[in-house]
Amino acid sequence: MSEIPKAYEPATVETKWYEAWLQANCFQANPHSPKPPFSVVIPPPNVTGVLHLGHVLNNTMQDALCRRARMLGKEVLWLPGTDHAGIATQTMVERHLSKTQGLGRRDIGREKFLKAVWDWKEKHGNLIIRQLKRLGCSCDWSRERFTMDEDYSRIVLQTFVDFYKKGLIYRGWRMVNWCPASLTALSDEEVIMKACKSFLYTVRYEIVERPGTFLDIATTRPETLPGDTAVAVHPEDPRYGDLICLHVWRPFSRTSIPIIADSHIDKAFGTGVLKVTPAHDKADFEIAQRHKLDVLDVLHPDGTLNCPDVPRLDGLDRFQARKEAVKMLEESGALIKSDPYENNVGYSERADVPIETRLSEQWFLRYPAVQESLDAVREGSIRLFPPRWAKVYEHWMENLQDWCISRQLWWGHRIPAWYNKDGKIHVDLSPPADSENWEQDSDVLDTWFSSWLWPFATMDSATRSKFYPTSVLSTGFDILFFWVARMIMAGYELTGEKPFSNVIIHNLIRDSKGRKMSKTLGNSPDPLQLIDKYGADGLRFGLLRIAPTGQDIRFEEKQIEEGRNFANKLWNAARFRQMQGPSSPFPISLNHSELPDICIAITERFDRLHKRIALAWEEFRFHEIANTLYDFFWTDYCDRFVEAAKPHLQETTSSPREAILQTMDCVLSGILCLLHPLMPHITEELWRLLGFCGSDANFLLLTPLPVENSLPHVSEQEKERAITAIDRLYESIHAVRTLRAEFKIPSNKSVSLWIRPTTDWDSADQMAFKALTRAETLVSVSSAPKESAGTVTPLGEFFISLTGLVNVDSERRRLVNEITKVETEISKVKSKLGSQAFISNAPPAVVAEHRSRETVWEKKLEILRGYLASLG
RNA sequence: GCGCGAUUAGCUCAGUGGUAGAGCGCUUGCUUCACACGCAAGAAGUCACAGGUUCAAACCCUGUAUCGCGCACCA
Repeated sequence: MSEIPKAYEPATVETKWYEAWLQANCFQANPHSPKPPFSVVIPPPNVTGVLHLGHVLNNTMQDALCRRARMLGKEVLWLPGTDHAGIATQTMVERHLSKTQGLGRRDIGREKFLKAVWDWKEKHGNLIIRQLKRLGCSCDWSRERFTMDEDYSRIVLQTFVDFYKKGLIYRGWRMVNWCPASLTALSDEEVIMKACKSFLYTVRYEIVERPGTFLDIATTRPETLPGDTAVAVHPEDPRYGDLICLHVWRPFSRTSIPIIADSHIDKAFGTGVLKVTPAHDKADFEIAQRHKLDVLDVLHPDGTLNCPDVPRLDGLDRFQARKEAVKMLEESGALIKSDPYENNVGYSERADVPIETRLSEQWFLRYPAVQESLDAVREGSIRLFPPRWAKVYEHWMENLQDWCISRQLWWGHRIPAWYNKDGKIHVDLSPPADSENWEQDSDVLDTWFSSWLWPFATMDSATRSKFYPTSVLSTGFDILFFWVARMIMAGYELTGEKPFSNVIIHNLIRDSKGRKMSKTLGNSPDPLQLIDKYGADGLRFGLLRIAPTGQDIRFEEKQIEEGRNFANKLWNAARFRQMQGPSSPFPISLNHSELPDICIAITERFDRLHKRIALAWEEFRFHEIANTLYDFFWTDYCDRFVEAAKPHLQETTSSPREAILQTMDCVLSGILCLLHPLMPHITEELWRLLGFCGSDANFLLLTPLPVENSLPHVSEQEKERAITAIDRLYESIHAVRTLRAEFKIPSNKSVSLWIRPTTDWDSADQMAFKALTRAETLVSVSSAPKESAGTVTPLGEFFISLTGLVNVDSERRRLVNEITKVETEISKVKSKLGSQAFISNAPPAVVAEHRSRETVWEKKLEILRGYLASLG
């Protein structure tokens, strides 16, 4: 064993062990292993992405699960990879091209552009993979996949072809969500509704057949006016009944358009008259179909106006055009009023601009295996954690709309459909024989259309037969629809099985003020910097400790600092152990009579911890696991056990020392095992440094978890007794320490103590007691000594010598305070015991517990009153 | 509008019916031979509000308020 440095230095330790694990192929999954399988597929991050705290949290959870599974004797596969992130990556490369060469993608053509994207991916891609390694992720890197890999792409396209042939995929003219910035169609999920402050304009239209009479309509989008092909009223609206089938003059370009009746109109909204713009609104489009109205597209794909008939608007951006249109209406006197108004506008998730609803020809998918997917979650074959997400999932699944899967991009899986001059379509993996007469669809598939196949398309058949369905999927709630639900449907449709059994759904990490983290706010800390500062283990542990299930996390760097501090505490506890000499074999070989109570108590507490966190693992309660380990190690092991053990260790002889060392080794090695999934590097390092690895130098990573009973040869009653005894010991120590503090005796000054004992206690405990209260002497007395102050504890009354220190007034004040507190407790307990209902209805154990509480408090009160009386 | 969360110490949050907890911050004392990334002691709470169930409610039920999120929407 080499000597352990005073402060833990994560940087060197972490990289050293990560290298060692890789060297030894510890992360590689063997599909032919006889061990039971445990498998996870990583939610593939964008290939050009950068690690953020959300990734850290999500991947730490997965890593912890995988490492725990290894220690439980499972054959573990954690399959990593990245996705191609169509829009995001393409936009990034386009921006780069235009900055460096002043060229757009159309200037260089599809082939050259795609080469540029691949170059970009080779150069800048996979940074995030390196970052995951720095975090300590135990992925099987030999199986890393990318959604644009050849094999993977073939499966994506094959799925498209098969679904087309089954009739699940079709092509059609539909109203779709159009992003004028990215110039592509989007799915409904990629549109985010935002409340926007705008104006509701009331515009006056003259009735063609009745010159001089007018109809007022309310609109938020006057710039689309040239695209109006009707105005509509409710058929039962008495105000307008006589106008139906007449016409109004559209202000610009001035044309007569019909007044129609449609029950979609809300009589109560605005003036109860709707301007119908079929090309730019879903509801209007439906009205137009019902009434066979013309569809007049007045917008270019980029959101500029396309209306040569109205030169003042033609070519303007839609928002400028709105202002201009308002001006034109004002000038003509057609604008009655404009009221400030808040309405919801759909924004493109990626580009953060308002989308346009637009008629275009796209590919759509009817979701498959919907019922099976619904039932799987309802019946618990797939379990969501926390379970309340099931309701959200169900609601979405029950209101499915066909999925627009084509994107007007170049970076992605190109749609395997070819068209000829006669309007025929050929859908297959390869083009028709006379390919010169056919042209391939220029669009690509939505990225999610490839990632919904991720749990099985990443696996070869041997891997699949061992590891599919996967055990757990861990992801953020924000992609429950985008990804999780779709994977379930794809799984059932294409493999006949669920893709995973458990889904961990975690919430967002926000900044300390509760705001979303974003680049523009600059409130998103760089995880790599945090790792440099606090270590990967510190970051992992700090983050897991504050990750409650189902609630957003407020991030503060302080919490990561605590993670580091905990690592340092662990380090120093190990260092302390090392200073006592070589580690002993475990489990504990000493028999019961040779073990002091502190040893039995701490091992029993460890066993209870072990059982408790096993339950927490079952339900993925990571914060509970981390917090429970933290509390046990810091409070029970370090502050109590080690401190109480110190005086015994200073004795060079015999059995108490040996018992303490064996106990330390048992608990320390156990805690390293339990902590390893959360803090892999430091625990592996200490495992080695303390010699727990044995002569074969086995990795902790591959060490089975210890059994849950560290002291099988000690009876349960004995353990319970030891725990009670030790609790009383610490309670008494605490009381004496408080007494010291009340009399302002500095921690480094020793005192003389007297005790009027109420129980026997053994010499081992007395030693610990004296050390922890800094008592030079501890002498039994039969009554309170002169010039002393006393405190009542479970072990008896303790008196502290205060020669020259007693201040009668302050002592009286202290006792009165104490007495008041005790009286409050007594009155609470008495009021309960005074109730006949309580006595007769409460469980006997509870009543007995209250009775004993009453006696203890009353006894204490009596003694304290005695002290007060003796002050005179 | 429908649905889902949250409301506990100055801050961040644990706490599934029986004596209100932790970390941070604050106050005080400690260079105690593992650790100042530490040790010890302390102050600090109408458990959002109103009802109800129960011998007993921070906890279960009903309602209200406030904040947050999701879905659907009237142009």
